Amino acid sequence: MAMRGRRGGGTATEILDVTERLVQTRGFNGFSYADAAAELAITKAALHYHFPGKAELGEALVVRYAARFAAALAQVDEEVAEAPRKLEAYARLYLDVLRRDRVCLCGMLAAEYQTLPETMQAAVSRFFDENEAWLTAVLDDGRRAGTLAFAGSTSDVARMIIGSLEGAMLVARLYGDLGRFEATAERIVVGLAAP
Amino acid sequence: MAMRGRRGGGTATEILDVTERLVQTRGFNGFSYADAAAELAITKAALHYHFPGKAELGEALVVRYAARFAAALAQVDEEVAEAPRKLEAYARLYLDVLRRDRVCLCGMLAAEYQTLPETMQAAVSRFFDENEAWLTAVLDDGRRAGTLAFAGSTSDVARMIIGSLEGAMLVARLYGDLGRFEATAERIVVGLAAP
DNA sequence: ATCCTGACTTACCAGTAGGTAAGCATCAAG
DNA sequence: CTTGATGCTTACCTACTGGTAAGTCAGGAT
Repeated sequence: MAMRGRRGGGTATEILDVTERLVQTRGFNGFSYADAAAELAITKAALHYHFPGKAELGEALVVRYAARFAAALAQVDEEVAEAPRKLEAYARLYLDVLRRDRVCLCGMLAAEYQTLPETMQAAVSRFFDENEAWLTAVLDDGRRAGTLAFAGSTSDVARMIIGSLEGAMLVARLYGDLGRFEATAERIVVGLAAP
Repeated sequence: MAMRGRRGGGTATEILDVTERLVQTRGFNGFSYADAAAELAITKAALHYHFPGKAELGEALVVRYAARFAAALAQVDEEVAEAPRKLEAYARLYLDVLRRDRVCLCGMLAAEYQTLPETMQAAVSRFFDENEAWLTAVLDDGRRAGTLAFAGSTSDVARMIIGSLEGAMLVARLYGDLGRFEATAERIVVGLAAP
């Protein structure tokens, strides 16, 4: 039986929850083990027990985030049939993050990319690759079905969607203005719908 | 006569040049006074002589960057008449930054926004405001002249352009792939041209 | 020749960074 | 009732952070 320690439910999970928020708001270089430990009311050493180093913690963070994102995309595939609605749902995933005064974990890490340990870099680009793959499938599908209309390669469009939403998020948070993101997201998504 | 010190031309300028590159590649929290001093072959104390603290240095960096950007936009206004060409020139400004393996200074700082000193935060949002104002004027102009066509408010479109290009830049650098940015930029700009 | 000023350097400082070694409490299994 | 693993804490370390005080040294003005 996996023993749960003195605290309620899964210290490792709590650590990931807190540090995820810290990275999404302050960046990977903008928080310290001491910050996280203080918030969790444990010692730095306890953090090192669960995640030997900041690199390992960071990697775990990205892996979990990417897995959750992938699960959310799978759910969209289940619940939504039409490509344009899928794109709207995709944008809503970003909006949900922004609503909590955060930016996308990997958008943040994209900015800090050059200073990240290699394992984290790999995990971050995997996240973007997976997003691109999902979007590419949706776009292909929509164009075939005639519900979407656009010129050029689907992967180019997928990349545009990712980059645009990530950037819109960063700028919108700076102004504390959700509407700023929504306007951009709608414009991007609606612009791809068939006339 | 302003005395130029022992080194060639304007130590303060050299400091700004080096730290600008450091911020654009590693982020404001990703470099230290020691890093900059080492590259310049001067002491940390010399940095503190020219810029009393990191906050002042950072602010000077953003102010200079914004001024240069404004000058570049003014030059575009002089040399280019048609709105669609102006937008292309605007995107090219971003591309020039990316060519040097950097991202926009203020795009980077947008990610780190919550950890920045207040004076820097103000300078960063001023940068985005100025960009929005310039783009709004171009968009208004183009729509009136019939060279651009789009629905909704010009400032919404301006904000979309800024967010999209900033985000595309961050992701493109991660992949070390200029083409990734170019494809998005063209799609954004061309999508606004009148049919 | 002297003094002043601007542009630094040397030598510090306290605080924080990430990280480690060793110990201790709790519990489950033998 | 010991043993052993798990999940921590206490105490510590070294390197680096931004920052400062005091001194140095070249050149220009007086």
